[in-house]
Amino acid sequence: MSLKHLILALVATRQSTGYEITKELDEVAGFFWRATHQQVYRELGDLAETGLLRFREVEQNGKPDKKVYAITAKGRKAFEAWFLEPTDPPRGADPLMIKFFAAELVGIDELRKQLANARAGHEAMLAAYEAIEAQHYAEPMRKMPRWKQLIFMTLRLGMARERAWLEWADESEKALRA
Amino acid sequence: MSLKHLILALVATRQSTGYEITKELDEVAGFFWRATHQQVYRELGDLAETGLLRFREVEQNGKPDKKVYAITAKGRKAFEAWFLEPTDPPRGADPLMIKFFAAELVGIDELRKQLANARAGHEAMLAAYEAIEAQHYAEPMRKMPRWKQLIFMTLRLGMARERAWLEWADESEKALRA
DNA sequence: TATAGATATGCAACTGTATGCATATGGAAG
DNA sequence: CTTCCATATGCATACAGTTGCATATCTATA
Repeated sequence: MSLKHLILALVATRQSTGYEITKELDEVAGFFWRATHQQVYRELGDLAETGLLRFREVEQNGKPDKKVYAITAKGRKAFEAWFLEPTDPPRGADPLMIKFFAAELVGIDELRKQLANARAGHEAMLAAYEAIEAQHYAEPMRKMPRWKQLIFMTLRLGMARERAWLEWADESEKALRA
Repeated sequence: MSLKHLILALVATRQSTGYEITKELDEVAGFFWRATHQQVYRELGDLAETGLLRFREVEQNGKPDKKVYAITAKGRKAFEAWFLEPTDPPRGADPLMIKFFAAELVGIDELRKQLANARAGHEAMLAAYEAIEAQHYAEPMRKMPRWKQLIFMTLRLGMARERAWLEWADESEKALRA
């Protein structure tokens, strides 16, 4: 139940609407977590129903009305309790590995094509991360405020992952050529 | 729908039972894919119902009876079609990153503890992979038969992932000490 | 003879994620 | 004046994965 807690954290930092949360998640999308607006609105509903968040409806002119969510004392407590729990490890399941496992049934040539396509995807991902780094995290880490350091570290993990994948792909392509 | 296709691949390589498939998945567990026996039996049922697998019941003495599954022509075709499709990229979501994102709400000390715990988990995972490598993949890759090379490559990806994570953790621990 | 463990199979309920569909306001551009 | 885009919210369905529970055979060990 991680998305619930991510939303809780976002709202704890700054009260906001489903729309805003969705956009914030889109911006950290990929290097960290993904969620659709449908998911976000549903979790907000659940969170409000269980008393971890509360909301007020705000009328706007020039734009549709909105619901602004804020965290409750109960919500803050629940988040802290979750934070202190042991974190379950990510299950790094890559469907491409199934194709490796089964490649001889279809042919190594086809596997090579699959690997090349996957490589393109990972290269694009890494390029996107590097662009974000160049735009927003160019200054040395020790000069950033803590909150920015922390988000930068999540980006760094994304980059480390992609670089490791690409190195593995080099090694594998070489072995498959033989 | 990757588990379905992994099972299809396993059965295509060698006809087998739910029990055997579960054990095979347990052995490659972690560095590749995870599934419970309940999941396996359910997928086998679905696969047989849609005609991608067929099974015969085999009576045993000294052991409970079993169902041996084999792939059908339709199953083989479905698998090949899936193989040729573009692979969707793994969604690398790590719940620990949520704790990074939200660490200032709870305290950097608690984050450090979380990071240390997660590190222990990843170190154990890497050690397990390295043990498998030493036991089963000690010979040079070019001397292995193709099928073994391919499985070894999936193990190598698991190791690359863990090593990248640990390097990232070093970097992050250093930054958090400052 | 009781009990634990390996072999063998499965249902039911729940949680989490993904996908498709639906609606509404108001500004900007063609 | 129509269509597109940003803003704003949500339901319903399906699929995938997790957890708890249940059953049965036979061997080996205490």
